[in-house]
Amino acid sequence: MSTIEASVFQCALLGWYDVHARALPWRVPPGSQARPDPYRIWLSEIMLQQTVVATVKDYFYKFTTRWPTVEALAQAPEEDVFAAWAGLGYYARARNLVACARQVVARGGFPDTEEELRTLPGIGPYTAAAVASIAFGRPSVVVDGNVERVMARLFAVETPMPDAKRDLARHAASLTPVHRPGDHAQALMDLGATICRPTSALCLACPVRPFCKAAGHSPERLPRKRKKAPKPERVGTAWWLTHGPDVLLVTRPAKGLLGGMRALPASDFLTTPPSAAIPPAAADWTQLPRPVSHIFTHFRLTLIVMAADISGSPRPDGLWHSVTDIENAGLPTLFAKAARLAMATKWSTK
DNA sequence: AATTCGGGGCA
DNA sequence: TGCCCAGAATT
Repeated sequence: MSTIEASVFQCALLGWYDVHARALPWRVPPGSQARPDPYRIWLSEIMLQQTVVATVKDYFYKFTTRWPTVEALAQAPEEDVFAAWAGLGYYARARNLVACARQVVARGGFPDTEEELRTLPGIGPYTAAAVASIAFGRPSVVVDGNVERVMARLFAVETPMPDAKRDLARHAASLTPVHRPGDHAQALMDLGATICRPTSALCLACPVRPFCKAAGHSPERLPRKRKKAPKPERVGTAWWLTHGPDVLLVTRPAKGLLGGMRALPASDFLTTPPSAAIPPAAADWTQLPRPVSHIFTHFRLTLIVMAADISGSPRPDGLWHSVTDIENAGLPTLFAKAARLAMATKWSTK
């Protein structure tokens, strides 16, 4: 695409965005005089990593209501942020979120260049470019999954992913303007989300169709991807130990699966069933009639839930949480499922 | 360069 | 059921 064609492309895209931009809680609408708040842009971009807009909205409201500024978030206890993040997934993001907020406050505010943003925890190539572009008006090249899909189709890139990433980024760079770079980036993402969709692309409504090499040539086949290996199966055990009205929780190790999160005591999750998983206490354990099935990024888990009550014995030290308030304990989805199952099952029938 | 990180919605 | 989603950190 020539330089002049790129200019026409940018005008067509921005003109469409001015009319069809999605209204999002963290977004300053096109044409507004208001300046985007770097804190809100950053927070939304972290939440949006591999997470759909619809899921992020509720969490974004919750976080910005409770912690309206990066200073407030920096002062929050890490455990409170983990609990608020529960259910959103990829919990290393929550750990990096707090670390990043504290570094930002320590240095007196968000840096306004892509290079400096890139040094902060949890901010990678995409997020650094997005914040620099959207919050600070820098002409950074913003490449997410939407942009990759749009570029693959615009330029009919037949190389399968992830080998095509370099070419796709180069094409994105060739189209990134100095004028309104943030709106340009958001326009490409909105285009990918609402028009240039993974399946059933709406080419008839596309503002840049005249520039697209794939329009009319089954655009849905791009970008090409290799087949994924099936997820292996793993098995584990979790324990629902009550002492009267309370249930025993643990805090998982800071790193690794569900790192730093509150959880039910649980075994490791292994491909072969553990011969003897060690329960958190000696008790008369009952296995719940059905396990919890859960799918993680790279394996499927069958979680056996064992239950017991030891209200007749002294209560061991530990993190005991009210059973009736368990929904507010900040459990990730796997253990929230297990807790719901335990509460819905009459397991103490002996 | 590959692997490890969650969870939900939808064709 | 498989695929995808405003990816980053680790190995």
